[in-house]
Amino acid sequence: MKTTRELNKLLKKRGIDKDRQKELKQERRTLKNRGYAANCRVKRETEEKTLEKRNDKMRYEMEIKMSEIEEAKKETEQMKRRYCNLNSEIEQLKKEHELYLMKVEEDNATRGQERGLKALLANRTEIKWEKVKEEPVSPISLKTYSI
Amino acid sequence: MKTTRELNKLLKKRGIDKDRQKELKQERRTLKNRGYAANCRVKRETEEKTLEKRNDKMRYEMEIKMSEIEEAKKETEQMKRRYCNLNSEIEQLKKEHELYLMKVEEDNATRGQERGLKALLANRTEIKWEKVKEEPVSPISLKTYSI
DNA sequence: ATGATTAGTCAGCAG
DNA sequence: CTGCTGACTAATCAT
Repeated sequence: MKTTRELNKLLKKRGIDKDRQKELKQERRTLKNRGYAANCRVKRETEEKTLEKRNDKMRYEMEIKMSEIEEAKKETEQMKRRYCNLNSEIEQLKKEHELYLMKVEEDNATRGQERGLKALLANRTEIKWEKVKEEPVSPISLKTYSI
Repeated sequence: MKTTRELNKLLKKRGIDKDRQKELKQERRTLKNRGYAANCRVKRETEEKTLEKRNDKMRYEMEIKMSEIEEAKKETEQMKRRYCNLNSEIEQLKKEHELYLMKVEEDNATRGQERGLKALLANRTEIKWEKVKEEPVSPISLKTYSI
């Protein structure tokens, strides 16, 4: 009996200790869980904010890209205008050259008469020009042969 | 005594009813809260997904913008090349015109001699050309006056 | 009172 | 076991 009672006592004590240990253990676990939960929420919020920031950044870069496109297109338009102007200029030059050619042609036609004269003189072998004297007022001698 | 007991009974019954009512009320509230919480979570997740989708969409559009910029720049480069080519052409035309002018000038210089001859003939008042006859082979008469 | 949100608790999974 | 996360509950805020 005595031993049994003492045994029971010991067992009871151990049980109590076990309960205490479990209780403490659980309490610690709970406490840690509290922290884990808080951490988890903080993490979630952080990620959300990160995502939003990334979004804003993208929107900002998007605007930059838009203006870049605008700029590039503007430059292209400018180049096109300059190209057209140059094209007009080239057309103008070609026309001028053409006109010049026609004018020269005309002159040549006019000069054709002179050339006729020259030819005439050249063919008239019976006519000869000769320098007779070196004097300031030199007489010109023409010898005429009848055909 | 009887009335008191019955009264107590009634009061007790009412108390129980009150507890029940409160209990039921709380239970309903709890149930509703459960739904609210679930709804809240769903809402949060939905927003997160929405944000992410928006992000992906932006990234996609960004790539499109990039290619647009690339295209615009390429077009500008092409225009620049064409512009340069046209510029070369115009330079070439100018040079050719210049060369042509020089050639014409040269011709004129050569022709200067003829012009000299013409002037000579023009100034020599003592020389006169006259058509003497209408016959096919007409003799040319030159009258010479000595100064 | 109703609905939303926050923080704490537990269950359950993953490493 | 430790740490994380989903779901439930109570407390609190806001309408």
